[in-house]
Amino acid sequence: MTARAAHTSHNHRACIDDALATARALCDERGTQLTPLREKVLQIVWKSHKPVGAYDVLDELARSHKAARPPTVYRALDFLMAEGLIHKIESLNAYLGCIEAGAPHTGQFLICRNCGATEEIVDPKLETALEAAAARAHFKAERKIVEISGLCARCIV
Amino acid sequence: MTARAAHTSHNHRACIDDALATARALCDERGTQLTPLREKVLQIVWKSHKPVGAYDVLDELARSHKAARPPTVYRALDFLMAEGLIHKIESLNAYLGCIEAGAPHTGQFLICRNCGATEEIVDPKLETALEAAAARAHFKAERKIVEISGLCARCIV
DNA sequence: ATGCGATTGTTATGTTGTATCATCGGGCCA
DNA sequence: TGGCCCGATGATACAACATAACAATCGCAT
Repeated sequence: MTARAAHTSHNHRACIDDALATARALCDERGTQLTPLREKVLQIVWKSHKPVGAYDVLDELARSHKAARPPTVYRALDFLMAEGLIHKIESLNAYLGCIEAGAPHTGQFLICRNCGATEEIVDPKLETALEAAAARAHFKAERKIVEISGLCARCIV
Repeated sequence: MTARAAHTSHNHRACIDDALATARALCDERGTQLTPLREKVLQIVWKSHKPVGAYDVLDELARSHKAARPPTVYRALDFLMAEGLIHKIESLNAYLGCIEAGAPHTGQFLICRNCGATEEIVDPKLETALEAAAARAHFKAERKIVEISGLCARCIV
């Protein structure tokens, strides 16, 4: 799938379909189980380019899956994160579909405080700067969280 | 006050005293009220170089202040953040004393997953990389969160 | 058929954070 | 001096986010 700015208009249906197809291919290749439940949760997270809370996922999931409870959702989210199919946005306690599933990475995010749209970027220079900063402090970096909030291009007056 | 690696041994008593003195000076200068309650909360947050949860602050505060309730603590934490005296570590839902109080900045943090010690760094190159990444996406950055978790120098075998 | 591991169901609870209204206390001014 | 305003704190309740612990189910290899 191709990276795409969250704010650009696009056929989001295709966007979701791409994500699901990529997910199915990846899990098949890895021998992990993208069950119908997990796929449904992935689809719900992908409904928009805005991070979605676990309980919003639960509400949506419950429409078609009455047995859904918080652990149902959190387990699915955990699986999807472990497979690199979604990211957690720590500053929002919310989850977002990953645009580069398959290429292991820790995401870098631009979060619009006005419209909520959140764009995942992959910036090698930023990545290098993060590594360098850690190295200078003799720190072994494992997970690198970058969440920049502000105004997206569409929301700047 | 001088920046200091979280893992280095030092006279932490002096470390706290410095932080409190700086805080008092800053609030005095700004005409904001560092009340006894707020100062006590700041002191509790500074008890170590590990981020501390709001409810841990509450437990500690309640020892000397029986009326303490969650809003008591959250209001104090909000004030201290607004004054730039503490930071919130989003990935831990916890709070940490700021080592550069007075110089407005969004912190960058190295969080040891083994010992919990968290070092605040101020890295101009990283700052530049963050700005550049946002600019490339035509994004107006306001708050920049960087939280790197891994192993600190002392915890690397 | 049986036992094993992975997935999901189910109930309960733990953790983090806010909304709302009441009360207190100091400064200000008529 | 008395009343008023406002920022800080008290107090109660609740909302939002997340996990513990155990039961049930199901495919599959032995």
